[in-house]
Amino acid sequence: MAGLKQVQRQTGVALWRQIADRIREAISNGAYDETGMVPPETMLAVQFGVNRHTVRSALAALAQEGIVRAVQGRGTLIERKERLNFPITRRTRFTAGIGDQAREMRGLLLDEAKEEAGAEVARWLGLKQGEPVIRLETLRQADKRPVSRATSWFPAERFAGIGEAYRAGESITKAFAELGLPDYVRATTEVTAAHASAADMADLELTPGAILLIAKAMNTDLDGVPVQYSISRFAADRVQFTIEN
Amino acid sequence: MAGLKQVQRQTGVALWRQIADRIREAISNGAYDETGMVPPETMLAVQFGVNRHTVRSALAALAQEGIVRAVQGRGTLIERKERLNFPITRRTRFTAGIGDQAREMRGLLLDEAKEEAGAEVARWLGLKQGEPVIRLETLRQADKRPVSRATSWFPAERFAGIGEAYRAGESITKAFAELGLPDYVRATTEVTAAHASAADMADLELTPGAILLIAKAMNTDLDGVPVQYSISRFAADRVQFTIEN
DNA sequence: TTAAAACGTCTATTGATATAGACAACCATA
DNA sequence: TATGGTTGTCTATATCAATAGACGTTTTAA
Repeated sequence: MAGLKQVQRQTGVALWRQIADRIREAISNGAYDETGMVPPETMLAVQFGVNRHTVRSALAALAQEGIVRAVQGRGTLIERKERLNFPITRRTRFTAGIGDQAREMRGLLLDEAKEEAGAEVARWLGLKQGEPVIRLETLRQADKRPVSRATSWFPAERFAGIGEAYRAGESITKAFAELGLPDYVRATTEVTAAHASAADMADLELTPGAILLIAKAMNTDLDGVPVQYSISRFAADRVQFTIEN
Repeated sequence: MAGLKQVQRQTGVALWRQIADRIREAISNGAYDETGMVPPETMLAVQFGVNRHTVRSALAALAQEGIVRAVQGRGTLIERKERLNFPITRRTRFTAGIGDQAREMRGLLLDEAKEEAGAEVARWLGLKQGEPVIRLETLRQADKRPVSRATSWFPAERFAGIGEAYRAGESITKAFAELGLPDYVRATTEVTAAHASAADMADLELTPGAILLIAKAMNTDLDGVPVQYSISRFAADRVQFTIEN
């Protein structure tokens, strides 16, 4: 297996954090799958060209994240967590898309508000600026593990009561069905990435420096009329998107 | 610890870097569009609850990235840069996709090698492990600004000489055409995000902590036979992906 | 039972971060 | 031209990050 090369020193980011990132990446690449353990601290120190204490700081951070668990006398064990695959297609649905990869899917309604459409929301929903929309703040979990934090807007007139319907069914699909929209399609998805904000870090139980995959999505009914615009922030280390054409 | 901290302190990441990230985000959110300038250093120091020198370190980093430019006596000006939109469709092509958003598109061949297909490459290209493939390491630029760093594999028998063809035409599409494949389609794209490796940081002229959008893509010919598997790493702050269904 | 291997803890030293204060240099404008 | 606002530079101090070395504790296997 290709050895990890020496870290290049980056100003402003502590060495132990850089090394933690490298080890986290190596783990997710399956570099240590054979043993299920991280190499010994002394070996890692040699590989990265740093002091053993620095490696220990890195491993402590990873242990804090729940990625590894150090056992005195044995070594540092990897606590593997799978990356959920999230297919993005014309029929993209969060619950159904992830459903077969986790035992328990939940969608929690954190907040609901009726407000006036801003420029961006109006554009995506095909409304005029200032027209009433309903905004839902939701948190989606797979097996009690937070996966994404979404902000969604809906035309207020057509989907009055969608907050209550979402809270009951814990899914957009069910909420739409409840309100007389049995089917809908994904029209557009824009994907970017960014660092997590403090609020998203808290909701998604992320650690400092965590990355988000951000999907701006627009769903329409079968006539092509926009029914939902949403900005979903996914914990990047827990998901991957798949686009099949 | 005297004074309220508006910035949440993250261990292992220097304060000036956290503040640089916050300012960068505020700029890209258009928070300072009215003036085209960042607020004065003293004001930022108060806002973030840190010393002015710390703010100066943050602004120096942003200046290094080319995001702002400080002018003595006047203030710190924002040098806006657009995010390139990269559509992912069945007909995804890098040069054509970005082409209308930049004046000059370039594709540089960094390295070329003939090797045996590993497990992942073999699976994607529909080959047996160990069958010969050609690997190209490429760097794509828009207006001299590095946009993505890609590693691509091609079946060696069918596409012998693709390295030379790529170097000449600076595009995969042209290289394929040169080798008798006038058209191809994007079959699958997987999108993830991660921190940049040291090598990618260098190639893409990124600064520490930078984020990559990673697209694993498979292209087929019109008969559905895989012709290319690639892992492209995009500088996340320079692009967004659009998936139209 | 013993020894090697591995993680855990402690002390000490050096360089990078962050704060604090003061003042110089420069720009726009009244 | 004078003034207020802004960035640029300097000195000083305290805290954090990283290295270095030594030794303790636990597990595994000989």
